Amino acid sequence: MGDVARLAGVSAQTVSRVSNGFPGVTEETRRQVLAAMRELDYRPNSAARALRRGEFRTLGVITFSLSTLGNIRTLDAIATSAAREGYAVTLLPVAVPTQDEVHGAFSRLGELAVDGVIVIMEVHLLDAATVSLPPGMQVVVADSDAGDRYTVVDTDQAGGARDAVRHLLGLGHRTVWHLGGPEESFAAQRRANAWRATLDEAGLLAPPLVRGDWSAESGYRAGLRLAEQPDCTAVFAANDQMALGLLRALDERGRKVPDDVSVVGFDDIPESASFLPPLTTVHQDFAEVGRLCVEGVLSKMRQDVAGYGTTLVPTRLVRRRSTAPPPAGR
Amino acid sequence: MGDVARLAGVSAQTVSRVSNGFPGVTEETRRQVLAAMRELDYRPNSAARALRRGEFRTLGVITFSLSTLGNIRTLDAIATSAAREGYAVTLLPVAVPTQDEVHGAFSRLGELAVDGVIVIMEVHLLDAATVSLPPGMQVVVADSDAGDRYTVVDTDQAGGARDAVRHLLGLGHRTVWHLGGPEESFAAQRRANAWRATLDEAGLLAPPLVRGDWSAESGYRAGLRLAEQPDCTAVFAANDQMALGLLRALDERGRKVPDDVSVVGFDDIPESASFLPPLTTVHQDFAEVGRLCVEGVLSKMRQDVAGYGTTLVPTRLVRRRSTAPPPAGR
DNA sequence: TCAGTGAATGTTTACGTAAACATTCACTGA
DNA sequence: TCAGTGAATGTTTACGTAAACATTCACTGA
Repeated sequence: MGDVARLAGVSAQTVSRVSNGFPGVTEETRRQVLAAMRELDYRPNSAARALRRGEFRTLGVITFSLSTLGNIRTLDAIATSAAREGYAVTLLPVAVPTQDEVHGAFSRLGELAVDGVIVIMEVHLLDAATVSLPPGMQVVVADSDAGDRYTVVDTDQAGGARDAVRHLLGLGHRTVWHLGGPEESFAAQRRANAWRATLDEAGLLAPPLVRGDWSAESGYRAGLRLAEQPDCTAVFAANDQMALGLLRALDERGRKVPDDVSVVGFDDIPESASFLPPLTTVHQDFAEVGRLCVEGVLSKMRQDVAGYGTTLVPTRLVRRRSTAPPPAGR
Repeated sequence: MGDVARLAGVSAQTVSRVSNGFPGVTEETRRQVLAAMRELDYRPNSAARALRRGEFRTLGVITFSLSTLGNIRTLDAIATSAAREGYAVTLLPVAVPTQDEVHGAFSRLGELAVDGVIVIMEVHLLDAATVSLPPGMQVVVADSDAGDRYTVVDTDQAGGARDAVRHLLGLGHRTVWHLGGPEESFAAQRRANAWRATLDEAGLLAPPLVRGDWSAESGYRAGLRLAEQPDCTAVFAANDQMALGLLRALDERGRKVPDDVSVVGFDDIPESASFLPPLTTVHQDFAEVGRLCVEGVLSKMRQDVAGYGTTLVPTRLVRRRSTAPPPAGR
């Protein structure tokens, strides 16, 4: 910075002013400084900046190693939104999803060059963790139900599930079966609960819940069982992969989709438009979740709020060819 | 640090020594300092450290927004390996894959708190970019063929394709068809070239190349055409998604896999073991690619080497039920 | 004419750390 | 006994920046 100042014939402080876009610098001075910067290939030292300013302009993202598609797309959106706000994103991977590991990630936080944190993870692990956050470190959690202890941004799982079930009921189906996700998953729980609640509201009895583990293979196995139920004309699958397996099982058993059975998925993964038949599904806006996470931490940082609560991102039902009215006479 | 020193009754320098694990501190002094650190919840300021040391202990990863599964798993491995080496990972997303964007990412690098860079991206975009890297900034590129200009770590695409083709020839097939990836992709190019070369070596004529765009849907469409070729008994698909579409097309057309047609994929995505039938495919070791990227930048940083060259990560053929000898009489 | 004003620019200083050098002090061995 | 040695610890200083305060100087208006 001193070299630039010398070459431009000004003081270092003026270089700093130009470098930070502060007002009160003559157009001509500014041009000379910029020229000197280019000449010397000057780049501000971010360590010194951070030290002086007391902030790093960096957000940390704690994730249980990039596992699900949703997490990844949320992370992508976080990185993009953060960049737009002039923040960098540092990854804090947690290899094994244990209390200790999560706890460790949180305590390493203090030494890391990070101003705020976004956690993308099933939140079970945050429960008992006696997390000692560095003072002033703000946290936002994506995709969890810890709204009573953290600021949470989540997809409106319940709303999406409700839309899926209502869509099928609206087509005239007597009831809707559910191919649910694993018991431990909060997202799966909420989708299943909303499915049951929506049937209740309509005065309908929920058929027995069939569970998978999110994988296409588990959807296929569950599908073989569902295909044996003659009165099953509509299935809401808790994600698209399981719906894919279900489609294949129904096809193998000679039950046509959507003529005999209607199927709705959840997620709207890119492939779902190419399934046979193209899948009606609940679109999740991961980009918006990521954006709101960034917005959330930044505003908490700026106002230094300690609050909590949940922001829900609405879903959108995408109607494709896998749903239709039930076969005549049912 | 001063507070800790006062509380422990030592100098700040001794605190620094304990904090960095330097030798020459009595066990008793060390214990007192550690106690004082805990008491005051002291955490070293990473900005000041970076300023003083002249390094950030951070690697930057430039990716064209987290698109493909391979990129994501590579990124995951990079983050994990970096953490093991005491390095953090900062994400530098490039929203649009244009020269300008990539160039921009590279020049922002100078201001970023980053000691080295890993690029995960098709490398077309690096070609013409007049990249002005900050002095001393080392770069490693994953998954590209720019070995003459950068240090590159890549999966052994050619070796994997060769193994796939040889496996099919070894089973007795007269020739092997190829369902290739998009023309612009370097990975697709290398897989297709190796397919052709392996047939050449065996003195066989390569059937016409059928192209998809990596998606299952494109594999399905290509599969419908391949199903019309009565002499097609073995297909090597350039990725597992296209193989999935291919399987479905063959099934629809009544051609049994593996009885009538053998199919090999590439990637070994988790689902491929659950395809119908389970898919023989080429396993890519993304974790190893990521690890080698980190190792590569770090060693270049330490020795300040300016060299380039390519490190290939071997693949492994995973034999499942989608491949078998050709039907009798063929 | 000249005190007063305010924009443009300069000078001093501290952010928290660790390298380089300095000092202390117990112990060794002639 | 005491110079010599080396481990343990302390003091001084600089890393590059930007906030706080200081100075310069052209211009205004009574």
